[in-house]
Amino acid sequence: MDRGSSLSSRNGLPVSDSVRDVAPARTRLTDVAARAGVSVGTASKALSGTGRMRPETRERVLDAADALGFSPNRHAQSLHTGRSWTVGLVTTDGIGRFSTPVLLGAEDALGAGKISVLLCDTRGDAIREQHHLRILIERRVDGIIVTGRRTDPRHPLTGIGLIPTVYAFSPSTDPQDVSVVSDDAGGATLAVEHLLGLGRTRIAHVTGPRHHAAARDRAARTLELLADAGLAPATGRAHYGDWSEAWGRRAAEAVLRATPDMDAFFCGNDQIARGVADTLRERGVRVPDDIAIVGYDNWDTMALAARPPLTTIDMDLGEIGRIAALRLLAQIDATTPEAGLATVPCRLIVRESA
Amino acid sequence: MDRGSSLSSRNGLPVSDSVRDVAPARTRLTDVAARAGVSVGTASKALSGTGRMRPETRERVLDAADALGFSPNRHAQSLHTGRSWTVGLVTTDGIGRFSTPVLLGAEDALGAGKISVLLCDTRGDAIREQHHLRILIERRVDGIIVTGRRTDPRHPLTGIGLIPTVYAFSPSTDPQDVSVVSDDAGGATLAVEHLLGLGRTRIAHVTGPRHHAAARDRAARTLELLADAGLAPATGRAHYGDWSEAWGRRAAEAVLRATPDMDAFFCGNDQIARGVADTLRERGVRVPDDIAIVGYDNWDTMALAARPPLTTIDMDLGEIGRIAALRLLAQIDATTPEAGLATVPCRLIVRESA
DNA sequence: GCGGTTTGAGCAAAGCTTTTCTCAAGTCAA
DNA sequence: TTGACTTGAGAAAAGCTTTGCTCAAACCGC
Repeated sequence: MDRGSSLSSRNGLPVSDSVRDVAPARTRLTDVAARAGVSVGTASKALSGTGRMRPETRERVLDAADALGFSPNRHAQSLHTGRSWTVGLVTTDGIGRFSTPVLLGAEDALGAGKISVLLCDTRGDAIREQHHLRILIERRVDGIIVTGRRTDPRHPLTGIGLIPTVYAFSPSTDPQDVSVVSDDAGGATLAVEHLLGLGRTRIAHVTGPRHHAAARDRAARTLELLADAGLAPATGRAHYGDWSEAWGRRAAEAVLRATPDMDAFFCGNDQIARGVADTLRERGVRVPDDIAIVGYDNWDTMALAARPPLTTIDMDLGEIGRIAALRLLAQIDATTPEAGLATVPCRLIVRESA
Repeated sequence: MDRGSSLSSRNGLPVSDSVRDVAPARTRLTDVAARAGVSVGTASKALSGTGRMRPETRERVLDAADALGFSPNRHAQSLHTGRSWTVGLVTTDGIGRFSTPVLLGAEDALGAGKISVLLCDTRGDAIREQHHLRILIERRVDGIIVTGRRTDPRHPLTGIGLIPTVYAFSPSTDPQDVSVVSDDAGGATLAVEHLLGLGRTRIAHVTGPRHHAAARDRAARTLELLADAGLAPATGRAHYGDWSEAWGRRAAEAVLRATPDMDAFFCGNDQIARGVADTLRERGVRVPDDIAIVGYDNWDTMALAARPPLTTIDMDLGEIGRIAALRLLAQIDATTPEAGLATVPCRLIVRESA
């Protein structure tokens, strides 16, 4: 970067050794002001719409900026105002099925407010997380959104000083922090009440690992609702396994063997549900006539490809991201310091399986 | 933001109306210098490792920075150096199955070079794309990586001046641009040669829409290789449809009806392959004994859940992202202006289906 | 025609760091 | 002891924009 030669080109003089002038100088506010015949201060006010001036003057500045293709230097602005109009989005798992929609929802809400998203993937590594946080601090981000793959509470970010932070999908263990989560109990309620409404009474619950809060929470609510209705789960208990189709298939076999007269499965996710559906199909069980199935997640690839397409619960992840972003903006503007947990309701998506 | 009161707190004086001092002033290089008893210039040199000074002095500055929790203001640095240490990642589809691994690969390579990623999702909307580009320009990004969901060439970005740009996965239509793409022909070659090596000779090709370059390219290469081996495709032609399991199931039925003695399917993606596998399974056809199946994409959710697990082609999307990032860095440093197309080879993943 | 407003625009400081120059003090050899 | 270097550190400019303050000119009513 030869500042000298680019300076001469700025003046409009022909640069003889133009080869060296690889990076042509961007036009600055000074250039715009000069072309419009005003001072930089006036030019700044004209472009930002602030200050008072003859409409004609403002027009001249705008024209000049246009003609020169002027684009304000955000670094200079940020340096002056102290705001970077940037938020960091820290995702602890490598941007998976859950964090992506959250991320998009957040970007959507932030983009509307002229805020950009700096992406930080920690891959679950504490060192990497700390590294990214340092960078975010150096870049003076206005706020941070933390998201992850699990609904289990995570330890809060450390060493970020007073930077506003919101936890999305994976809440913080600190109740003082702002967290936005999915209403797992509500989702289970939608599913179970739907099945009860269809007249099903011998319902089995097959879900993921017991050490996942998502599995536990949904199972607990399911059993609770059944008990409220004077029912017991088909097999007397919830079935914990992993989140895979293979587990769904195995569990379906086991449940059918134990209680052949059961009439519905509520599954902890769509993969398990699809595994169940495959097994029922192979056994010639009619879905939903003989046995109904409700999944969870509304993961289209699974839910739509299953035979029959799955009735399932949608967590509205985009909405979680959007609300997290809005909460963050509120925190940044410090208008409303509403801390604590926000819960986003689920939606029941009815297809053919129940 | 009351600059006045925060200034007084900077001086270490107790601030009486501390309530107003919501955002405590960050410590600046000035503060570090003062504490270390040196000038800002010296402090800067000490922290950056440049300049010459007594080791003792440097140590004093480092200690002071540590004690004050100093974190340099990147905006000020960028303003001075003209580099933002940021690249924009423009993705034209809403961060899908293909762009995510590319994105992660790129972030990985860039992060190592202290460069952060600014995420821009255009959702396929030209207006939104232009909007994001303007923002990237204002933020003075050092470069841009463009990625998308399709392998079809896309029109180059416009209005970004001389900002270094690399197209990943979705190449630019302009051959002067730097693009990094997957070797579709190579992927098809791996698949077909694997099947030929297994002694299969009556191979059917079922793939996605004809207007997708990925489908056309793989099909063309497949037919070419079969012809080279003195063979014709089982049904005499490639079968174009969509990328779904449903299409895979339908196509399998049709192919089996037309040529019951065929012995292998090469499918344009894993979803189609899974559809094919499901149909074969239901018809009691043994896979791979009777008929072998090779998929494409190595999408674990599909490939591993299929019965049997799918042999498939992995495009190494992370590598595409990494190479794109490296190419971008080279372009930024202007050391090697190697323009043109880079092709990333695929890998054959052998599982049970072939 | 005169004092008091309003209006339009410029000046200059501030925001934080890097880097080039300059300069004083110390070192070494003759 | 003196002159030529070397070393360590400071002063100041540059990078670009925003904004509070100042000031001159035009305008108003009387």
